Amino acid sequence: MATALNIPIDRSSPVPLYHQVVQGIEGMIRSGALEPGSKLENEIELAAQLNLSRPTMRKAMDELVRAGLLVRKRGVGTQVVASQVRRHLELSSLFDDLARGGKAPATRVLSFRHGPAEPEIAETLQLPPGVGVYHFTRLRSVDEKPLALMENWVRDDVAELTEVGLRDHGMYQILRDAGVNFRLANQRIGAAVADAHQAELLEVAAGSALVTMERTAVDDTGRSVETGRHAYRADSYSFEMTLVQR
Amino acid sequence: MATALNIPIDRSSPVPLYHQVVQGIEGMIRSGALEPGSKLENEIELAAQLNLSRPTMRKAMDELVRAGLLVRKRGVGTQVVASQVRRHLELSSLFDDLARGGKAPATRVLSFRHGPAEPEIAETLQLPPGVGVYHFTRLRSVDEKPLALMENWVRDDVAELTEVGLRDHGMYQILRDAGVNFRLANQRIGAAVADAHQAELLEVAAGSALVTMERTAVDDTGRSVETGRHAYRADSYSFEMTLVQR
DNA sequence: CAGTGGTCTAGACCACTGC
DNA sequence: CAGTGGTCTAGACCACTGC
Repeated sequence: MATALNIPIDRSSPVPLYHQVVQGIEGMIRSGALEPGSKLENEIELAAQLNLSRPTMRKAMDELVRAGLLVRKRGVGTQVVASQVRRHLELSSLFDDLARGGKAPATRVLSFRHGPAEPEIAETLQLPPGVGVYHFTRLRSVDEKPLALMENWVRDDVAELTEVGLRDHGMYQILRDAGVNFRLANQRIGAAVADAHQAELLEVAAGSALVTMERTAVDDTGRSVETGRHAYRADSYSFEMTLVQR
Repeated sequence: MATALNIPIDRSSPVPLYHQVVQGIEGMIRSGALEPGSKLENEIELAAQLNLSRPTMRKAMDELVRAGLLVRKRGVGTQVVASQVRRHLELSSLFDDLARGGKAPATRVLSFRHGPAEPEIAETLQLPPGVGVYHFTRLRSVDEKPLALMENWVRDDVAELTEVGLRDHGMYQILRDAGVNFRLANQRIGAAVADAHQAELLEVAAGSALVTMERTAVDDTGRSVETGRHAYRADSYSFEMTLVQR
C-alpha cells in the first residue's frame, strides 16, 4: 500500500542529503506521485531505499512534519496530510512576496529622516548610546493600486539607507545586501479602521477596515535591526500561515 | 566570557534529555541567569558539561533556535537573543489562551445544528460521503466583556458535541478529550468592520474594527477535523507571533 | 590557523499502537 | 506480539568565520 520514494540523491552536491530528501518528497507531493492521505514506508525502510542513515532520513521527515506536509504517529506510521497546505508563514518581506507572486510592486517614499531615536524606539530596538535611526514612511502599490502604508525605523549602524534606494528596492533586500542576516521577527497582527489620512493615501473610504502589523526583526548577532508599523487594505491583504503542533 | 549551564539532568525522568536542556536554558533566560546577548560555550563543551552526547545537545539548541531564544552562526558561536521574545504562535485555542492568562472565559452558544454539510464546507473539510457536521456559533466573553464571535463546523464522526458541552468547555478541549490529536492548522488573519449584528453582540459601535480569522485544523490521521470563521474585537485582541528564518 | 556550528553514519534501546 | 516512530550515543569529516 505504501508508496516507494523515487528520489535521486547526489552525494557530490553541496545541498545536504536531508534537504535533497525534503525537496524530493515535496516534489512528489506536488506532482501527485505521493497522494494526500497516502502512507509512507517506515523510516528505516526509506533510509535503506535511498542509501541514507536513519538519522538523516529522520531529519528530512522532521522538516516535512514541521512544514505541515506529513503527519506521524508512533507505532502507526507516517502519512501525507490529506489537505492542501499553504506556505508556512516565513520571515519574508512584502516586497519579496509580491515580486515572487509575479507582481510589480512600486514604492513611494512619503518621508525620510535620519537622526537620534525617540526614547520609545530606542527602547524597542535596544539601541546602544550613539546609534541613531533612519525613520521613514512608504506607500507600497501593486499595479497602480495602493496596498500598504508602512512606517519603519532602522538602526543606522547596519547600513546606509537613502530615499532613492528605498524607492527602487525592498527594505529587506537593501539590508540583506548590506550584510544583515535576519534570523527572527516578533510581530503582532491586528485591525483598525482607516482615518482620513490613511484613507486618502490607500484610496479607500475613511472607516474602511485595515489589517495592521507591528514587527521587530532580529539579525544573527542578536541585534534588533528594524521595527515598523504597517497598515494594509483589508480587501487586498491577509496573513496566511500554517501552524504546527509542537 | 561565556556562561556555563547549570541544569540538572535527570536520566530516570520520562522527559527526554534534550527537552530537559530546553527547559533548563529557557529557565535560565527567564530568570536572568543567561543575559540577553550573552554568548554560550560551544556545543561540544556544553554537551560535556551536562554529560550528554553532542547530537542530544544540538537537538536542544535547534529547538531553542526555532523558538527564537537563541541565534547561531557557523564559525562564530551561539548567543541569547538580545530582545524580549514573545511566545511562538502555537496551535492553541482561544479558550485555553484565556484560561492560561488567568481569565475566566464564558461562552454563549448562539446557534447549534447537526446535519449534512453545505457543499463548500464539505469541500473544505474533504468530508467522505455520509459524514455530517456540527455547525454552531458562539459568543466568547471575558469578565463580562464580549471578545469574539465564532462560527465553526466540526466533522460528526470524531466526537459527539452538545450545546451544553460547548457552553461549559472550549471546543478544542472537548475534541481532545474525545481523542482527537491536532497536528496542524491553516489559518488566515485579516480585518473587517463590524456590521450591525456583530456590533450588537460584541457591544461595539457598528463600523468598529474587527480582527478576522479563518482556520482549518488537521489531526494526526491527516483529516481536516474542524473549520471556522472568527471575528475578534480589535481593541481587545491581536495575534502575536515569532517568525524564525528557515 | 584555531574555533565554531553543520552534516552524516551505524548502531542501540525504548514507548506506543493495533492486532 | 510485531511494527512503528522517539531518543540517545560516540564518533567522523566538513564549511565557514575571524584573526
